[in-house]
Amino acid sequence: MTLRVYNTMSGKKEEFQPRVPGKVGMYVCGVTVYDYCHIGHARANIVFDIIYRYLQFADFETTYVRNYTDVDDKIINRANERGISSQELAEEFITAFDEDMDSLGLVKPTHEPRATEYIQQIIEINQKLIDKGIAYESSGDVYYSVAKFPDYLKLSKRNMEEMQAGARVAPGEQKRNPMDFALWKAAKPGEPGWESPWGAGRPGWHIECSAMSSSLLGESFDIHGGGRDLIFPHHENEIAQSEGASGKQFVKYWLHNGFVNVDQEKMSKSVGNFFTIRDILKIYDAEVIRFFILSAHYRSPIDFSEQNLAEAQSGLRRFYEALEAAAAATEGIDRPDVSSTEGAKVEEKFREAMDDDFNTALAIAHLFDGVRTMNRLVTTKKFRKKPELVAQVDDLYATILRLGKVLGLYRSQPTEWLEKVKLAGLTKLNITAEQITGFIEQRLQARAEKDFARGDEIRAELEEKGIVLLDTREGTNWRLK
RNA sequence: GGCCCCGUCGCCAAGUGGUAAGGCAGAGGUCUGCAACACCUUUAUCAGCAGUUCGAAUCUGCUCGGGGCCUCCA
Repeated sequence: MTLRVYNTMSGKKEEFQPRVPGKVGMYVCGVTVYDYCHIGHARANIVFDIIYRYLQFADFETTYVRNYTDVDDKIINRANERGISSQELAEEFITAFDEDMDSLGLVKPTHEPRATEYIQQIIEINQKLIDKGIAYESSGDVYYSVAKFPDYLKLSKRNMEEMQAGARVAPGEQKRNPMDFALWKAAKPGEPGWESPWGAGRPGWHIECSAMSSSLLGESFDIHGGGRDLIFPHHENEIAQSEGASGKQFVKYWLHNGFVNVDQEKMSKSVGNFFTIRDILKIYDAEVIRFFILSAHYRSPIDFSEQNLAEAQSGLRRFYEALEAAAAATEGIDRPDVSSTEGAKVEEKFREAMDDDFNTALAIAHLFDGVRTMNRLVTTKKFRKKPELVAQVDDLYATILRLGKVLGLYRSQPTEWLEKVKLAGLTKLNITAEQITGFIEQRLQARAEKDFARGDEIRAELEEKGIVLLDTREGTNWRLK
């Protein structure tokens, strides 16, 4: 089975064949660093984190570039509001971004370039486009003439006439055509600027990605990703710039992730349903968020809600409980030399799902099947005396962890994770862990005295508070209802 | 107005021509002093209508409903 990916350009799933066999160049639009990242950024970055991991898992030597756009109107405005320099502001939010991505458990891309490190290359592309007659200078600004690029709008599949009806020219812009967009903006007093053939100025939005991608991956590369909302104008303009300058196909496969809604509504600052990653992480475990995001296909919209997060937590808990149980059940057993094919079966299904446009929801379903098989084996009578079953559990255990790693899941020690989530859930209830321990001791005492009525009473009282007691060979434990 | 997407069990969510995965919740059962976990069993004909086809959730058309982009946005 070969990997197939949905290409926004063709609107179809296509067989993935990198330009150079076995090697992949992938560029994903990062963030403009002027504010904290929200759950939508979390999704986009987690999705491409998984794509990157899976490409490597599938033996593609992958170069992954994710940029920081650290010069932009929004940054300048925000910095002015706060009375600090754009650079200081950008630095602050680059640090915040790194912290957030780290908390979410993302692997580092191969390169994380910043727009301001590529000013020279940006100027070169500008010059090339001007030399080719595709771009023009106008009182210190440089604009891209969309009429000179026949393929314009091929990605977003729009039509020029319609677009022009809605296009606006901002005050002060010297465009020949309202659809033209800025490649370079002359610096106004107090704005950051770099010397250029057109005077001091700064890059427009879009051009930085053309510069960074071509510098690090070449003029043509395999995968370009980002959120759906970037299709127009951002990616459309990148194509115009890059293909206009190079005359070559810019990107082979365009991948776009779907949005995150909040309680069925579009997330927006005006509605007030806007959640930053750091706020969410105060309430939910990072891995629960990842599990939630991967429980839907990356192109579908996903609804961020308390119920959906709670379900994600239940699902993830099922994995950790199974892993914990399997480890406990096989502890201290001598491992005879018996082979197992259980793991290979799960892996085959997993690969099949992931090969179909990174279908993480289906891939997780197959891992759940592995969990059920593992639980069934572990609870088989005289399990520990049946080497072939022990071998199968060992195999499944290792396979689930190994495949989970491709999704960035099951990174924690099961016992620690379960304990952490349990204690975190406790803060919502009106009881402390110490109080629960106290009740458990009372109940133990009652049971020792064969006072089962009192014991059950304590169980009922705790259950009312949302605590369930678990009697095991090792003693009594508790969990959240 | 233009372009695009979606509508699958109570909830979440796979499934793009061959007869409906998985999770959560629910019901019954095994296990347990009780309980929980786990395991077993059980719950849908796919918004509606009309077509194409031997055969459709999957293709076409229409209707209804929801959403996105077209200005900054993952």
